[in-house]
Amino acid sequence: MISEHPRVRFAPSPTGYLHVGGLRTALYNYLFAKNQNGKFILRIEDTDRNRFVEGAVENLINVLKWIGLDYDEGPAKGGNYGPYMQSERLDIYKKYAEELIEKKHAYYCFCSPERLSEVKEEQKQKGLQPKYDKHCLSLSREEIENNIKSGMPYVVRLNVPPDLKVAFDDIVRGHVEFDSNGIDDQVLIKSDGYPTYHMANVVDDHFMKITHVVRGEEWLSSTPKHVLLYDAFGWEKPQFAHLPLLLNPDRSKLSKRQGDVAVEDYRAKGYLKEALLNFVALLGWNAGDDVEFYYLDEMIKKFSLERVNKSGAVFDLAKLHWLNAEHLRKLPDRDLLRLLREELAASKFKNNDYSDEYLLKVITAMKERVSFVREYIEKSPYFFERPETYEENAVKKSWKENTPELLKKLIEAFSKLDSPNKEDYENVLHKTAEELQVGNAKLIHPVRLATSGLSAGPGLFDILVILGKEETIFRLQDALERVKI
RNA sequence: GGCGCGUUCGUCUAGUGGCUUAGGACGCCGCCCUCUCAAGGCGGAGACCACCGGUUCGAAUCCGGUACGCGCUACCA
Repeated sequence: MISEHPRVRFAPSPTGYLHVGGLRTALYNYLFAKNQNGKFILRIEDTDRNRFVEGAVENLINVLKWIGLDYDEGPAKGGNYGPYMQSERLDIYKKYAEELIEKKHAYYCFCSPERLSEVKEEQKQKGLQPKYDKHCLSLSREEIENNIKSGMPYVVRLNVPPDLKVAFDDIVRGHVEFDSNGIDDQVLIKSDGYPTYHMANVVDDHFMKITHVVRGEEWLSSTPKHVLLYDAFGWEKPQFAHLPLLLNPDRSKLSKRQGDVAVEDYRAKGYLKEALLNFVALLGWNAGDDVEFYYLDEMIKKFSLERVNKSGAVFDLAKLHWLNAEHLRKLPDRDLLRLLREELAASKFKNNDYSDEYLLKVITAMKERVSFVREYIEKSPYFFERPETYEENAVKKSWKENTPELLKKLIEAFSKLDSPNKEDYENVLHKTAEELQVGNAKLIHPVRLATSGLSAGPGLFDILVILGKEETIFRLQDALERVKI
């Protein structure tokens, strides 16, 4: 059954956004496909008309594109096994539902929602498991034809045989077994003519030649129904791999209420796609070594479904944050430059002109100090504007009675420099401190405060070089007037 | 309730019967570096491997039970 070129699919329903759990499922499918030299297919499971969301499919495709999980076949791209939107495959489901009815593996059901809930209620009171009572299974051919002719709404149900062990071997969970008596006669075709997930899923996976079904654990309990369907059709079953769930910090299933769940939310917050992918990959998988920092191509090389964990994983923002900083630091400068420019364009500095050379200097100075691109601006606004205020605590700490006097001497010394570099500033400052018989710190801290308005940042002399002599002197003089003890 | 799945530091995890006084990472704390903040280096606290029983010379690792958590139990996926 292990095909040489596996075909896997990511099959989300278009509910409006891509959930990070969905991203992880998509990623594992993608990694597995690429690792095995197989195909990664995108299929849209839009069989619930009540949950249809305008633009959701486009959005999904855009997010996948942004994050770099390129699919081989799917909507807007095509392929030999389309269409890849289930709403465009209704005829296929209908045809195969009829085949199942022919074979007595499925049957028409005309029961009203009212009768269904009555039956269920009765069973509950008797302490039985609520299950459809196969009432319509015994309808005669004439009754069925008359009902249909008279326009009575109906569904098609799977005829689950009693007393059957339904078993399968899951790649991550091993041997799993269910008793068919515990499986309801699942609706296959709804009264609106649309298939349910189970029907559409099995039919599509078969005709799209899917070899491995890699999906969330919430589907594990439904898998026996799918197994029954494959058997009823006489089709070869794919391999199953059920992934552990992503959890909230309180270990409940990851939900909107307790934080962001949409990939776009994280994107909007400034997380890099590299970090998101890296983070989510490690939630339930590791290569068995100590590597935690990954690029997509390395993950592809090392990924295997056999090394996927069984237990749910808490989505830990602190680690995502660290990975983001880590990826950001390792990003090539030209990428950082592009990202910084995007960030600037969306900031209050959008009308200012900065040369690549200037921004690259800022990047070099701040690289080790930021976790998000926006922090290049937030943590060092002084590279983009003169300080408006001076950090209060820092003033208290380093701006002394004699500071103005010392700074005046330093300004004088700086003025004499001719296009100074880092060492020139440093030497002059040291020399001035010596002449004034004070420690370097007595000058360094006030200068930092005067030029940046802050007490923390890159090395002072790096800042001065970036600002340039003229601006440095201006800011020093400006501070002389504006800093109040 | 029924069925299924799961349970190793706060979190992500390594571990597939002896190499384990249970390893790594994030976070936290301390030290070093140092003009500050980071980054980096070094170190520390943190897990009676859910619990009980069994198998074995030996168990986090195998078996059974219990507890707890989660999932499913829809004409939602």
